[in-house]
Amino acid sequence: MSAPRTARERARAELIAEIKQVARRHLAEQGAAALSVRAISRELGMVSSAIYRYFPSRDHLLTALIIDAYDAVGAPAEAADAKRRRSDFAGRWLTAGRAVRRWALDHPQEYALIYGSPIPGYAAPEETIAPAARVGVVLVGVLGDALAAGELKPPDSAVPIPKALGKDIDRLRAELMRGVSDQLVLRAIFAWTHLYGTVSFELFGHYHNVIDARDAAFDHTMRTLAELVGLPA
Amino acid sequence: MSAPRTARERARAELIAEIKQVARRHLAEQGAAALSVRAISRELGMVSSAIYRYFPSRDHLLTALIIDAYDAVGAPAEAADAKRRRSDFAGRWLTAGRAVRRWALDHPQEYALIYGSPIPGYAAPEETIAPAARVGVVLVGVLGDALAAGELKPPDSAVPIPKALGKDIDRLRAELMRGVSDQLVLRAIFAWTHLYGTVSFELFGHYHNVIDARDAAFDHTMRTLAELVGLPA
DNA sequence: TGTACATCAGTGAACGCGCGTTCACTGATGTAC
DNA sequence: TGTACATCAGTGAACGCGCGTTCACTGATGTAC
Repeated sequence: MSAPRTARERARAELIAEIKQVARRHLAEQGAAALSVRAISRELGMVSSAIYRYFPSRDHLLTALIIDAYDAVGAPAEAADAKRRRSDFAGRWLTAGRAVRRWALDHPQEYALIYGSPIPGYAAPEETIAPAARVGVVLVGVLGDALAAGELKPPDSAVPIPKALGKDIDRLRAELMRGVSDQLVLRAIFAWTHLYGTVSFELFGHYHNVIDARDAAFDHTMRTLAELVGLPA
Repeated sequence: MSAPRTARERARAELIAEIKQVARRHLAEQGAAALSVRAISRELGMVSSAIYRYFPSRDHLLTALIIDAYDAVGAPAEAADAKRRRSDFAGRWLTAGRAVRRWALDHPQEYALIYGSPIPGYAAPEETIAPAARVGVVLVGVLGDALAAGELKPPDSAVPIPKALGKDIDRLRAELMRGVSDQLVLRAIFAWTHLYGTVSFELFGHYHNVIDARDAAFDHTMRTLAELVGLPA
């Protein structure tokens, strides 16, 4: 992605950014279902058909927003992780989780766009895969570093690992968790699932009348997950 | 709720059921956002305004569908639990979880309606609270029975419980987990959160390219959760 | 058992509104020589 | 540096469609005496 050269190219890049920005605001106010090309164009003082110079369809615009959202939650998680001392594994884990939750609370509709109900009739294209993985990569990075430092104590569990999971475990290990035990691969997925599970529950209202002390509960959850994957306290 | 008497009352009850049935089908095909009073009336061969004899607005219809959905997932969870020997705590736990997942896979849009993104502009009324609790009650019931039987070993964890959570824990204990330790109250919420977290991840596509052996993974997850709350294997 | 009145279901027209996308066109910007 | 042509941004009209909700009305069902 080189810097834009001509005035036209610069204007184009700016307008794409503006369209997405307005779209994100509408998203925040009304949700994805109500996102309308015409409403966006109206706000930008353009005719609705002009948007089609920038996004060939509403779905392409949605895809752009989805990718941006994955990046928008991935970046602060990476940044939070990067700020901690490399050997402070528990701290990196906790702070990355907090960054995800913080972003989700600040951008509920964007969060819902990527972790809520799928949009009927919309199929996420391949381009969304890489940005979607960023947070997972951070979490796994902490685990990998702790393992390399010899500070990861393997979780002990009497629950047998089903043979049917062998292929999945092997693939995940090859892709992003080299040298990690079967048990730990599963626990990593468990923790990843739980992080979004608890953020979604909080955001979607299921902790209403259940948990009031949300911050404390979240931290406790992240620490529990850290313990469950064998990170040192 | 006594049996309807007059022909009119019977017809009314039937038509309410028919409207909801068609609505559920539209929901399944298009999602909640696309649920349309006019489309439903069209399919029933009525004029759109006729629906308003039965539901005063689209939102009231949605509320009815939400309540039905909570009941529809709660009932099989209760039934699954009831089928097992009372002292088979691990079996009851697993089978109740499976019932939730099965229903979710069979009714993805209804699941999304209650556990997916909130519908912008729609506020769930109080009537949805009780049915929403049914599955939780089943899970907590298993824990309670195991505790009463002296077969629940308290989860050991070095993670300190934040003081800020005291009130929440006390309230939950008073409401539905009498005699249970702080630690276990938190673990129960943890398990409840995780159950829906993993079902949502599976249903909303986040296990794509991550887990193929979905059935095995789910069972393993439920067994892991059972272990984490201290149920005997 | 029959009659008078009240209740209710369903109709059809209307209000006021919104949407995504296509297409021929104008005028400005950029490129090649 | 100037000219000719190609590219692109934005317009405005149109297509074809959908929506939730209200309201006065007709005709059928139910109730009280």
